[in-house]
Amino acid sequence: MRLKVYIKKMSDYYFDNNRIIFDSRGYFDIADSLECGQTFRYAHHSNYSELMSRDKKAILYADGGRVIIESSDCGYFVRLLDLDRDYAPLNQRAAKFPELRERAALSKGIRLFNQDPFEVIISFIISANNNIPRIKKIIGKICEFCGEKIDGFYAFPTPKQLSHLCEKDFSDLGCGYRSRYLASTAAKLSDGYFIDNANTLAGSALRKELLTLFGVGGKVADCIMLFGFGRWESFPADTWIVKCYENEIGIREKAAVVSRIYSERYGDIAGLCQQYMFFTERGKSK
DNA sequence: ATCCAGGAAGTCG
DNA sequence: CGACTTCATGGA
Repeated sequence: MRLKVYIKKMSDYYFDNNRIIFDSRGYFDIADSLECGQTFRYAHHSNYSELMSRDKKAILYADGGRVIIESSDCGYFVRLLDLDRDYAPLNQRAAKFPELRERAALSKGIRLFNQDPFEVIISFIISANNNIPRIKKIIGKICEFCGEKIDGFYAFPTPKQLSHLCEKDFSDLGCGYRSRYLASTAAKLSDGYFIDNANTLAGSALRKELLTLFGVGGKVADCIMLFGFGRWESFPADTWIVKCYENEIGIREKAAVVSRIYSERYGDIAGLCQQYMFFTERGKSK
């Protein structure tokens, strides 16, 4: 028997035990949200996409203007996909910045996911000086190597599971010189205390704390703040963002400077603006 | 072959 | 401090 619950929120969706259905109104594009660089555990198929997070998996597809999400834990994906937030006013605010007007229109369907901090920390340590297809491949191999096998896929390893890997294990999985960063940080996160405490910290203190992790520098810390801790004031500046700034201003600045300038300019929606910028800039060359 | 990929750590001045 | 070099790996 299916319990059908109608939940009145800014973003209206039907929600039962194994499906979420809602009208996207243009503010949830499945492919764009998966490909904008915030997550690496997804795949596209002819008629649907699949997304994995922790030990959860969902099937996502569009039917006209509706989005349908199937999962054995819909509550988890309501939270992950940020479905209780209305993105229309946020997108409109971003579009008021002249340099973002066109990018905001192209990125309307991007939502920021509320991901697991541990998974984000490990994933973005791997992302350093790496390319996205290879990042996806490495993360997939790590899941296969030590994540729990669920029906048809492998979960992301728990902190405890990952802490059992040594540097050579990571190296054998293709992590390259990041292997010792991963072994060190996995050990430090194994008991969950670091992340529990991190959740209580204000922005600047959290960033400082993240920088103590081996393999986490400024840019990766900003990604972790945004994608893992929901801190929208952070604006990760990578090579693509630095290019955006250079095109806009005509001067090439270091990533840390670019990050500060943009985060101050865009304030509490900086992270969303960053996704718009990254997605459209990277999309140009694909 | 050379360069690049969502950079960070190590070293030197 | 700031600037410069090194670090695996794989695809273009």
